[in-house]
Amino acid sequence: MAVTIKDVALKAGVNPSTVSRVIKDAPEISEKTKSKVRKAMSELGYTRNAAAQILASGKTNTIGVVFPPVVDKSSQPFFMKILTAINETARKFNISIAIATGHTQHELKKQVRLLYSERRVDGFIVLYAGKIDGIREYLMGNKIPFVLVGTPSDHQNEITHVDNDNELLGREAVRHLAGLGHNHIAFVTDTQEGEVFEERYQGFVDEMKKRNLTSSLLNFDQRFSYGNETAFVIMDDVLSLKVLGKLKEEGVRVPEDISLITFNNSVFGTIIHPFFTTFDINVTRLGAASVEKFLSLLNDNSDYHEKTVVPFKLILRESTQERQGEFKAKHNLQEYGEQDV
Amino acid sequence: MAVTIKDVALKAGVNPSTVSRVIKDAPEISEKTKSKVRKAMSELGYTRNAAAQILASGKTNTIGVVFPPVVDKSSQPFFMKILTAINETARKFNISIAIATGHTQHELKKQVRLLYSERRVDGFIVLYAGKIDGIREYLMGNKIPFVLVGTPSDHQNEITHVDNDNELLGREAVRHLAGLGHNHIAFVTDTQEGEVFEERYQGFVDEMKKRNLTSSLLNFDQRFSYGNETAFVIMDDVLSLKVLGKLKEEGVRVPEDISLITFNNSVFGTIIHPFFTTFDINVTRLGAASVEKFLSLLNDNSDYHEKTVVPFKLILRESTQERQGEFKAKHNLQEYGEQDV
DNA sequence: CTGAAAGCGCTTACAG
DNA sequence: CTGAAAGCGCTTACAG
Repeated sequence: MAVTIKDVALKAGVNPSTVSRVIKDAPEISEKTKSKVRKAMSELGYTRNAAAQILASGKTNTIGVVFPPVVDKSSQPFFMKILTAINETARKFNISIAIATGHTQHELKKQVRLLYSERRVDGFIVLYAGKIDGIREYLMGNKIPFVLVGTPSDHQNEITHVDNDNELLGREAVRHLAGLGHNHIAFVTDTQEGEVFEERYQGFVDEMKKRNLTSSLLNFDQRFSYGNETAFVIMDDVLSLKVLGKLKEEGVRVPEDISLITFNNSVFGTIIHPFFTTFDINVTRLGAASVEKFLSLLNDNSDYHEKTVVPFKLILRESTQERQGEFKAKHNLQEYGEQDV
Repeated sequence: MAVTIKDVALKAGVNPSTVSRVIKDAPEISEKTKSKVRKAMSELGYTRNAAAQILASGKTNTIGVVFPPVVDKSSQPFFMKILTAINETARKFNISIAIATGHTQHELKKQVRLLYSERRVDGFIVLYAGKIDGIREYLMGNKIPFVLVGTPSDHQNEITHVDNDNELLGREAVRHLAGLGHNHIAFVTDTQEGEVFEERYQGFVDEMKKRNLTSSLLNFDQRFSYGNETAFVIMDDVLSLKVLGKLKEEGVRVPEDISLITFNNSVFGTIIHPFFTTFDINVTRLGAASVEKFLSLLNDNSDYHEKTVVPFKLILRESTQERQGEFKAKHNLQEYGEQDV
């Protein structure tokens, strides 16, 4: 069989418990013993048995990652990206991840419960926010540690969560466009559900009002139509691609006739010219922060829950330009420095 | 603490070992005892402790899923889709999954080794094929059970793998197009690496030759140009979207001037009109089959390695049509029944 | 058909 | 600073 702590102890001439202490780098062990034991470990090619460690210590050192209960997670590059980021950050802390997926909420909840009740995970990172659902109820009701990626609709003060400032995102989009001289701007969406929409749209509306500009909300569906707008703020870059297709069909030029700015900076932004001016929401950081927050949640098991706001960044590409035949107002120019928030 | 096998045993008035046997539904236990024990389990809300079970049995009942060592897994919806399928199939067999990701081969290999040496997984499902690399060398060298999704370049006979018939896919694409009267067809790609390209292209070439048609291979890059082709077979639907964008820029109409057929049937196929005629490669089945195959590999640990070919399906949409101003040859018509393979 | 016992490979009070 | 021992919650020969 594989080499165990006993074999190492024998070789190093110490007690197994000493080997165990060396593994976790306990401060009470002398450097001399440590190096002796480490030598034996590497010579024998020792690796811990995860199951034994989990059983004895009661800590699983693994986090369950919960995907949203929808059929098509694959249409949003976000999920694969954040999963990768979470996994790689977790590795640095020597912790593993398990995943929970399900087409329905019911199925998903079953998986979540199972992961926790079989003591496979110490807690969860939940990849969707919005309104409370059965899974979050279960987690909160049983005081299971978890962090949310996104902003919850309720109990915000009792849930550790990690998100971008979506309102600011909406406002910055307007600023960029207004800075280019646009004053008829529409917000385009294909969903009116969810915190992300609500917040981005809210930020958009606020900033438009502040500037006394004419704003409108456009729903993208079969019979998508618009007025005299010269710029669109679009919910995400998948939708932007659809909008772009539609505009091109109608002979509208982007960005000459209409400027497009969008969010997320996924691959969809650079498929067809004009490539999209977009906000990078820093998914990698979102993922990394979620595991860091989870870990600190686990350590001080006080009831302290904070929100972490991950900064975004404007990526200038081809889909926005100065409004044709207009002078850009001087006072708009100065705002460029604020792109990083 | 949580309820254990001991608590259940006490309540049911049996020995813990009997409870253990009831859990795995051992045939030697009487129905009477079973139901007594089960009652106690459900009354106490018993769930097994995974770590204890793993430690005692030596079986982890978890599979490691290995993603390709590339930075951007998120640009291909394939990965999230197959991960979901694998996870859901695994659940049915009551087995868990762990994941290994890494930007470099080195990093990835470290993760794979760790998963195995810490005895967290029984083996792996590897989500990329092609040429042998350090990871596959490690797996084969140590006789670690694994199944490959895709077709390996070497040792095909010694590796259990699951794939579509990519050559047939290439051939069927030609058949569909030829059936619509096209006789100048190009294969468009942005990579000449990998089995997938090689096989699809090979099938394309073979079928074109068989029909005495003029074929060409076009590389999609900055200065993409073509000749008198009236139809393209395109490597995947992400690339197709790029090609479509380019063609539209040049005023070429799809499908009126040029028909487009592609593979994979991801979300990218229905973003911009014309929606793509594409082959659905059945990723869900690919994922399910990979875990089934893995499980049977684990059971009969003979050295038997088979290939599983998952059928595909032609999805007719808007990007292909009969060649303008041509009669469709009669003998092409009859081939429509073969779309499902 | 069921029980008693040993063991899987760790961790962690408790002593000294 | 280190050792000896008990225990984590299961499984699985071995007996009967």
